[in-house]
Amino acid sequence: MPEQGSGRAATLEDVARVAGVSRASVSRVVNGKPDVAPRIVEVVQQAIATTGYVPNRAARALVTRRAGTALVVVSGADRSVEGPWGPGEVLADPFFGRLAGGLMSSLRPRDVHPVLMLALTDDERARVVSYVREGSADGVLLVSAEAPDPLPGQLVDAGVPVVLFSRPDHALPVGYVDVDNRAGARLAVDHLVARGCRRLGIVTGPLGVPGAQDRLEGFVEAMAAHGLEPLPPVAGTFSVDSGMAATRELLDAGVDGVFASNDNMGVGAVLAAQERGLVVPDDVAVVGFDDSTAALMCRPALTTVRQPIETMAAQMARLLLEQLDRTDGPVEPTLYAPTLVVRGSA
Amino acid sequence: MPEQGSGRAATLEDVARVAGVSRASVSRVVNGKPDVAPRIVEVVQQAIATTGYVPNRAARALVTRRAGTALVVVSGADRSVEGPWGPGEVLADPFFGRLAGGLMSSLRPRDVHPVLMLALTDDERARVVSYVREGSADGVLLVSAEAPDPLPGQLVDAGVPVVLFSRPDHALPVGYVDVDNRAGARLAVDHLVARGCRRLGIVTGPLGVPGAQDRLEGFVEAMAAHGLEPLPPVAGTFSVDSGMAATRELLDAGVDGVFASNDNMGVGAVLAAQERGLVVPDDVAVVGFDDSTAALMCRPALTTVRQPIETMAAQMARLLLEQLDRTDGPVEPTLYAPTLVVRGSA
DNA sequence: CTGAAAGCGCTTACAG
DNA sequence: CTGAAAGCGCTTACAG
Repeated sequence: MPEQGSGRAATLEDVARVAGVSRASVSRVVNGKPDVAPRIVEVVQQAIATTGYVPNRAARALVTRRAGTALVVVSGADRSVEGPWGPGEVLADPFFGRLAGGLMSSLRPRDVHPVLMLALTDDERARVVSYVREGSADGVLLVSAEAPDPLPGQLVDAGVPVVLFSRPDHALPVGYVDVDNRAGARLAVDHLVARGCRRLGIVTGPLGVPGAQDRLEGFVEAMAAHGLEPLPPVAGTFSVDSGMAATRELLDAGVDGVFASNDNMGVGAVLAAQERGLVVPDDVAVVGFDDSTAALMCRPALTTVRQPIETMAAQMARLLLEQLDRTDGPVEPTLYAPTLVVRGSA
Repeated sequence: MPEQGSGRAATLEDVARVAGVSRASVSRVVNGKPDVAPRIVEVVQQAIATTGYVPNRAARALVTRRAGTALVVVSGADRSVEGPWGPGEVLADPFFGRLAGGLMSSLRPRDVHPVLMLALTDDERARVVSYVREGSADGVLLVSAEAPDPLPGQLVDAGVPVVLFSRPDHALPVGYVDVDNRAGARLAVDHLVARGCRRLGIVTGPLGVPGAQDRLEGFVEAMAAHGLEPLPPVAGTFSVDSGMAATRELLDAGVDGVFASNDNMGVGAVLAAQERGLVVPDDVAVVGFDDSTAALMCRPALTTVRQPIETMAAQMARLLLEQLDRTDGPVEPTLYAPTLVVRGSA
């Protein structure tokens, strides 16, 4: 077996010598360039095999000015209080897991590797910008966990290629993918009303987050369309606990149908109802949002509005790669249609 | 503001010219080398500020032979059937989120960036090895999701620096960190017995996974120490569903105390008991393992054996960095003590 | 304490 | 279709 970490690794030079051709030729076959004589291709591949050659990425990046990596960052404003699970808590959100998986799947075939970074402080945000400027990554795939988030603006200002997951919190010339949040809320309301609920309430996400805002507006519109008066909305923070707390308020107000703006809070809604001895979905029906693994963590399992995350992640990757090729040109956002996944909670 | 993506980025050369010193001097102050005249430090920092200089990572890596990144990989055997959430499912495990967070926190101060990779197929495993051999990462931090896992052996054979989370499935000269799984199982059993349970059952993880095996053995030993006869163990796959299924069997056998080998299955145990109309913890008490966010997803919340993941992650990073400096020397594993987190389920 | 010079391992015009 | 040569942007002995 060639090159077992023994001695120094084989270089292009070594391969060229063994194959008896120039370094340029080796480079051409390694990179699959056209117009190379079959004879040369063969002898070079031979030499690569016997030397165990693997191209040095740094050397290649230095000349091509392409790192072959994308920075995947989860950002948000400073959270002074850290949860008991530390910074990992953001990553531990099942929703993020699904997104990360989708991103990885769509990046891999294009041969770009995802570097993970958290950007919750000014210092960390600065590091994100530096990382790209030093050429360590070709661009950024950003998902904001909170709003307002200064990072998208900083990235745009620095001329860093970036694609966001979900609409930025203020107008910005930047590409993003998003689900049609209003349509999703409508799906939830229609379903709840169809099964007989009349006193509907919403547990919203943090007010400043655009997606949360859109879901609230969609909820209100859908209610109006049904000629129904919604209970006053109650805000949560996308956590299970906040979902429970918010739902208790709705319960006090007499809800019989809860639309939670994400699955974690949907789980919280189910738990809150059950802690009052209520039966879900008979006494209170609950619909969540996302279709994350959290939806299966409660009984009855959560009926939820599914975002086509994997598709959206693939589109994010595509938009970023496009942006790298033609640095000019506008970046238009892409909106995806949500679907309803009916399970036991509504 | 300097260098806004306009024109080409400033290089060492540019800084040197502006500062009126040699490139070597600039390099020295950029890297904080000692023995540089204060006068030079000052003028260089000045020039860096006005040029907006950021070192090119590829150029640096080419000469230092250090990428400044570590590959974080989740590996396992091929799983022919993919879950409804695709490959993201592995990452969506709340346990992994906590680990990833810990790894990131401990890597950051050492200025190494985590590149994420999944290695579920032979092809992906080969890519992991290549990635390090091409110099894109300095080493690997590996967590196996399943056993048997060929990757640790392949990495060792290729001479790639690697540290594992948890004991490998067969003897290997490789560093790893692990929790004292037997002690953890003992903690669970002692607690269950202390609260009056006598007919204890265990939901194990997949048989081949060393940690699952250790927890089972610890469980059996602890039972023996109490002079108790355990119910026949039932195996799960670390998922909520498998925990439910396994627990139904234990319930049929008349358990009054369940030790689940991870929190996901612990949640499943609680759900299974409740679906039979049983009250947790009065009729059946449940103890999980890990202390992941899943533990809070059910009511009553899960009593669980906590692994000091953040500490373990930090140690993984430390072991890897040490290994990079002195490529020789043995790597001894580190074992951590688990603690019991008492919540409502037991 | 500082600078001139070599060299890290590639890719890419440019001739031929 | 192929090769000689320049150059990407750094770091690091080596002199001085």
